[in-house]
Amino acid sequence: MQKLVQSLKQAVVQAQQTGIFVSTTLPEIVVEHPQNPEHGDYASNLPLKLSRATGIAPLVIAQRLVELMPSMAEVDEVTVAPPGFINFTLRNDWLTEQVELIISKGASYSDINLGKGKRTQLEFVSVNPTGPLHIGHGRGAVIGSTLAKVLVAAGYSVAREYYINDTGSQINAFKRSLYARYQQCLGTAVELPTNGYFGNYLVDLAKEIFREQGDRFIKLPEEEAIQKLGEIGLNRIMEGIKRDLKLLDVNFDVWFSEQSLYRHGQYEKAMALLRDKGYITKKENAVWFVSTALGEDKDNVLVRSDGSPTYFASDIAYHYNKFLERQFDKVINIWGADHQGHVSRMRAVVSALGIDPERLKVIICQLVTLRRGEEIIRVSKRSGDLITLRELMDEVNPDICRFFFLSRSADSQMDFDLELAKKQSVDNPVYYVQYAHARIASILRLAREREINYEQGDVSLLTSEPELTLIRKMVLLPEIVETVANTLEPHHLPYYAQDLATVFHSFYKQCRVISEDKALTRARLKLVRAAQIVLSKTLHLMGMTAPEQM
RNA sequence: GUCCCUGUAGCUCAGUUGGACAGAGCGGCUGCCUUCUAAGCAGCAUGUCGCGCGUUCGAGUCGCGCCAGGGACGCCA
Repeated sequence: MQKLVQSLKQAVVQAQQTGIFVSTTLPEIVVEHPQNPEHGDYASNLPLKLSRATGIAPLVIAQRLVELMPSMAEVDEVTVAPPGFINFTLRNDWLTEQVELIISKGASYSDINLGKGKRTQLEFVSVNPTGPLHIGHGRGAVIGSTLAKVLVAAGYSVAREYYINDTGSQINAFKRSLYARYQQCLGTAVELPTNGYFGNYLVDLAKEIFREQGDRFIKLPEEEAIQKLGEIGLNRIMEGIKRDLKLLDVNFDVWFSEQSLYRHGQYEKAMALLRDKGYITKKENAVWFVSTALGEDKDNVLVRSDGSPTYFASDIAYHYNKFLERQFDKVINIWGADHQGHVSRMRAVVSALGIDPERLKVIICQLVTLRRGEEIIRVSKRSGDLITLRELMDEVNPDICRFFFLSRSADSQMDFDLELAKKQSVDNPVYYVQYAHARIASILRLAREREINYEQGDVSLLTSEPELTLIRKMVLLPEIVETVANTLEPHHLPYYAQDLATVFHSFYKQCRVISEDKALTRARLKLVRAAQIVLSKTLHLMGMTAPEQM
């Protein structure tokens, strides 16, 4: 695709130099896949764009450009189509050579060097350790972990990070709630704090700790007991979160503690920097960040009148650490819809710290509404009335969860219908895709049993329409990787996976692989092996398994 | 009141950054298993792309204004 762009560019420049049409600023050259296969593999609307600037009829421009374009090994036919498109068709022998290429690259096929090793930090999930993960968190977790895999494939160096909010008022409320539940275990009638956590998981947690450690915390001074018990509780919750993430195949390189920002001085340094630059003011007994100086609606509190720093202040220190200490080229944060208001604030801070805000990307994941058929299940952590990610995975396997979460763009709210997810366990796009892989594995198994060596298979025998259609789809994966890495939208992957499975199933029906024709068998086995590589790579990028049999 | 996201087939959603006749899965209806997995294949039906203006050779896509749903506007995180 890049080659086509280059070659078109060359043709335009030459046309301008030879005076066929006047020099104009070059419009962005777009090469895309036409919807209609009759229009070739690639198409460009460049003549239409140039027509406006030059006043020459698009078809004339198209014809001239085609004449001026250097011929390319990949391209068979270049045609001009009204109202002014240039269509390109790939050569069959170039396509079949790709089969060899894919086999020789193996699992590294579709790895590209878009990122050029740029250091990228990807922060996601980062749920407060005050309760178990619920379904909405699963969405961010799956999107984030998939993005990490794709960015790595696209040549970025990626650090996956979970920011643990292990200090602040919510944590305090958690500790006090746990202490109250613990006292209740001993039969003391105490109320939970009004801003406390009412979920049943805290009752269970208190009982668990009581079972293991007895009543020893009750004998401590209250404040000490709250802190000690609280630390144990936080660790337990965190362990649970890590377990759940692991089940979903979500892994992290760094678990970053909010507390550490205060112990290691980032907080002080970040505040000093902002103060030096004049972005900090004191009013009403509190310390404020002057967001309004950067075009925001209102200023934001950094240090409360009681002297405690806000979450916002912590996050500033954290981003100071990300950009100025650890020197990441690019920082991506995946946040829930409830953090939407936080985005422009953080942008303002980043530029206040003297960093190009373009280096900070924030992906906002819209809410997940959980349903069982008609019944809508409200997700509220405080009341404890929630469906945990764990419960979801007890009912629906991780591959289905991942595929389902990935299939919708982060921008749109999604319904997760538990009933449907379970009912569709058979008629399910996940199985449709995995089944294609299992079929391939089955063919290759049979080839092994019959000891068919296809290393010397001649791919030029692959000339039929189903074979070429399959290859055409296979060679798109590198472009998909590029698109996902550029747009940070992993939802293109499941759609590609389905398309690929479709063309494979269709090929499978029409083309018998292992047959009497020895030469064709060897060629098709190569094709099937390459298809397996591409399909399995696609599944792995999504964090899904590629089953050998089903 | 201000800001953000969404509105496309009966349902759930894509639509490659403005292109060629608007797509997929599920659901519905027809056919297809003596040969590598029928969790499959081939085909049929279904649309005022929320509404209205505008920009453009060309709009589901861009701009403005409405309507509807969700979210955010804390010295919570």
